[in-house]
Amino acid sequence: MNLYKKINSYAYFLAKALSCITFIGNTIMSVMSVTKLDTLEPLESLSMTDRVENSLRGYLTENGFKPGDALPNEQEIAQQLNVSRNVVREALSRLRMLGMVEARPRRGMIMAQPDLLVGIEKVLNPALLSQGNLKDIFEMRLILEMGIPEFLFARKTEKDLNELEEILSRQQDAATVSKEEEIAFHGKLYEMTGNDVFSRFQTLLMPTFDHVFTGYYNTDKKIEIANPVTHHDLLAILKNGTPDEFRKAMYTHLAVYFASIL
Amino acid sequence: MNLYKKINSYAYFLAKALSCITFIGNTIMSVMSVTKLDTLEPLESLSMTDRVENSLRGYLTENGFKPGDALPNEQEIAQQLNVSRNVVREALSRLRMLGMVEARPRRGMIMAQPDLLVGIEKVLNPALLSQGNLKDIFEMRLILEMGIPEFLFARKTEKDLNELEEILSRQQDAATVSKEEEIAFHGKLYEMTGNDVFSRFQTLLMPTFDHVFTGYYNTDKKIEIANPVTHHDLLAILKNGTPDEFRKAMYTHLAVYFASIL
DNA sequence: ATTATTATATTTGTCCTACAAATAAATTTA
DNA sequence: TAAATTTATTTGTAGGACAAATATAATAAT
Repeated sequence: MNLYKKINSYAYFLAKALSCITFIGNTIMSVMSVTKLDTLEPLESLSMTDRVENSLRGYLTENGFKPGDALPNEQEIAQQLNVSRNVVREALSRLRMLGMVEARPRRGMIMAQPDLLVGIEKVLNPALLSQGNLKDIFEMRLILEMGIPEFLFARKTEKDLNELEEILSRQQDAATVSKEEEIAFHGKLYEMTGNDVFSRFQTLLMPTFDHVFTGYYNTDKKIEIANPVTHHDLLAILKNGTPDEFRKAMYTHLAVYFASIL
Repeated sequence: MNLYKKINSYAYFLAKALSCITFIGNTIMSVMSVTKLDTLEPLESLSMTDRVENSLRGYLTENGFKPGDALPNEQEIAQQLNVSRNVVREALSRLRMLGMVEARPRRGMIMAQPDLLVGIEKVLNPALLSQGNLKDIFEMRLILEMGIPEFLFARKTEKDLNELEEILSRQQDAATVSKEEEIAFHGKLYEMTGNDVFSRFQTLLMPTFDHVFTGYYNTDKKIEIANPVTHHDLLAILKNGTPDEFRKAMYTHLAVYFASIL
């Protein structure tokens, strides 16, 4: 079907007629908002690759492709969309990275199950993110940590509690908690929620959290020495307390962080 | 420098010697764990594009590229890594999608500020995700919603409360709450946290949440009619209550969801 | 007729060349 | 010195080519 081509063609001439979209060749270079020119939006340039990517994503979802279903081959897609195979491959390369499709060399491509967090994993680097994003991530850990008590108490097992005990027993000094010990303890808590996405997500956030706190909010790394609620306290409540008690303790445990932003 | 080539070459022959990695041409097709063959891991195939992508990401971060810094051009990168410009472009296409780099046509590429959530946005489609991921997302909304009270009370403004009031006033029937009204109210709460990443993230999760609940846990869409805690109740507490009270009310408000999983 | 072997077509991965178009830099002209 | 022109650079896009492995079809052998 030439529907795609036709629509693009219509959109092209319509846009040219309204002259609110600038082109380079067939490539839309910028879409300008006619109604509010004042807010000078960042130029949204859509290359052919961008458009093919969107087109493919729409095609795959709207046609109900399920994992394992075979995709049309690259040449067919290219002809259908009237672009070169290069452009199609660049778009498919993106979908492959996201895990949406899988290429079996010399056999064809199949639909796959996208990994929800792989896109974040590649980007979550403290050195790259904006200050705003870093601050938000910093805060998000606090939100997440305050949100899990119900799940912890509903799903905790003897095995989990023993592991936490063991993690604490490996702790060198009761007063100073190293970064690794901190991650080990809290990481185990996330794991105990039984929620894989949450666990991975939170673990991804940890380094950023640390980076933000030590870099921008406080230079003294031994701030936690005087922590009024230790990991031992938290574990004790997790054993014989309630979600509310645990949350209150966690708030105090993280008080120094809360204090720096709220 | 031919260092890259050299290292790859060494790794290649080492791997071949150990015969724990299978090749097709120069492409690593699968890396097999020698120690535990039993767990039959999914084949991890690394194409040239994958390797160039990793290589580029490492190069950009390790060399401290900041937003606005100019990248080497495609030809140079290709020569340096000893691959074709096509492969480099496929890798760069991925980085462009993630917002890590920006291409200014005919002038060169520059480092950009990656968008933390764009990778998730493209993939977060209920029809594509695995059951496991959907369940996890479903639960994550509950965690997040239980985690925000401290932020809400610390950052609420008169303007926010008035907006919530207005949202509720637009509500048709006090007994039945439509999906749109639900999203409007809770969406405003997320926005009130003052955390942009959180707000976007939570808003992304909403459709999936709804999809999971209506599709798998309950077919009766009017389940919330008998909700013991309404949006009005939540707003009242938000005005004159405490974070703890609000959280307790929120738990009851979401009780039907909690009941279906905990 | 069934099996084994061989040949063919298919398809991704990779490389190469080419050129348009716009910008930046260099050069020439006024 | 300033303006105009030319040149070089670089991404975006197109298209051709081929290796290698797989699936399919065709052929040969038992």
